Amino acid sequence: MAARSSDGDTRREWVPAVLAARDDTTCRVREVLDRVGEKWAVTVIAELGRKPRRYNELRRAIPGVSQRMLTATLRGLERDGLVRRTVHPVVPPRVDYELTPLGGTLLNTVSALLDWAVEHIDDVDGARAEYDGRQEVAAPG
Amino acid sequence: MAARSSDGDTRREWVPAVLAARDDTTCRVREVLDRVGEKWAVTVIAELGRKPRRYNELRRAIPGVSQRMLTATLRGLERDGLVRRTVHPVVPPRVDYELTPLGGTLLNTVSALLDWAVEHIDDVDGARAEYDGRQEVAAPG
DNA sequence: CCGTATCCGAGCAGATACTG
DNA sequence: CAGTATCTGCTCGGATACGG
Repeated sequence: MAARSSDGDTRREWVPAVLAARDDTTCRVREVLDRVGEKWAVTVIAELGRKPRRYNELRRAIPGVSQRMLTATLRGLERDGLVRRTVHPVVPPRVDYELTPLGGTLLNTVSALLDWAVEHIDDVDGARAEYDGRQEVAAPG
Repeated sequence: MAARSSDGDTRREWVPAVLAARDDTTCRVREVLDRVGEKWAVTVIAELGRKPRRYNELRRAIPGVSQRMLTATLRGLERDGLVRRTVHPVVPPRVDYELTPLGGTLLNTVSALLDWAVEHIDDVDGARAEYDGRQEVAAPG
């Protein structure tokens, strides 16, 4: 799904044909990017990747998430077929969440991005420090 | 950077240790996710991956982007060391943008995510249709 | 040509209170 | 336990106008 670069640029191997073509597919791809960019989506997927959880287990496992956002995130992921929600008709209520196979493949893919982040955090932080330093010199006081 | 799952879950192979540990690294990883989630960041990186561009070339290459957002996106990417900005002191002004090697590695990684999106768009759309169908049945008229 | 400054609306996201 | 409802601030992002 990616085309080989046809010009003389040798810094990279891949050009995502996806983003080069501005057809209907492009905007759908952006939806995936948007979801990955959502604040809690990847964290929830990662937690469910560790093991299936109940609602409040998940909540405790993810410090800082509000009830509202956890529910919204879960619903979105369920709608996209990434997470399965199972309600057990007992009292007190019990609802289990687990990754679907599709959700598992997404986690595998996102993990590569996470690994990139960990590997290059120092580079990024260094670049930021340098950039910010230049800005202060350019606009002092 | 990813640890093998230690429980009986066989649906997936990987658990990102990154998100399992809630240390300082975790929140920095989120910054990368946030950037990828930004509306124009990946598109800009992809365009610059095709070849270096001048500001207005880039603008024409990315329909729908406003001057404000293009500049903001470019500045953010430059600050993170993903894009290099070169000003040529001529009249009229000329400013070139290109991917740094670091930016190139990010594009390679993001491309995998894009490929996932293309490959599974039908699955996701199908899941959505089914989910929305169930909702309508549950809450008719 | 390459931006910056300002204004504004829409949607994301938190806190809180309430329900089956 | 597992949510829903409501209110509200905040940031993202578009349009427009102006500056170097």
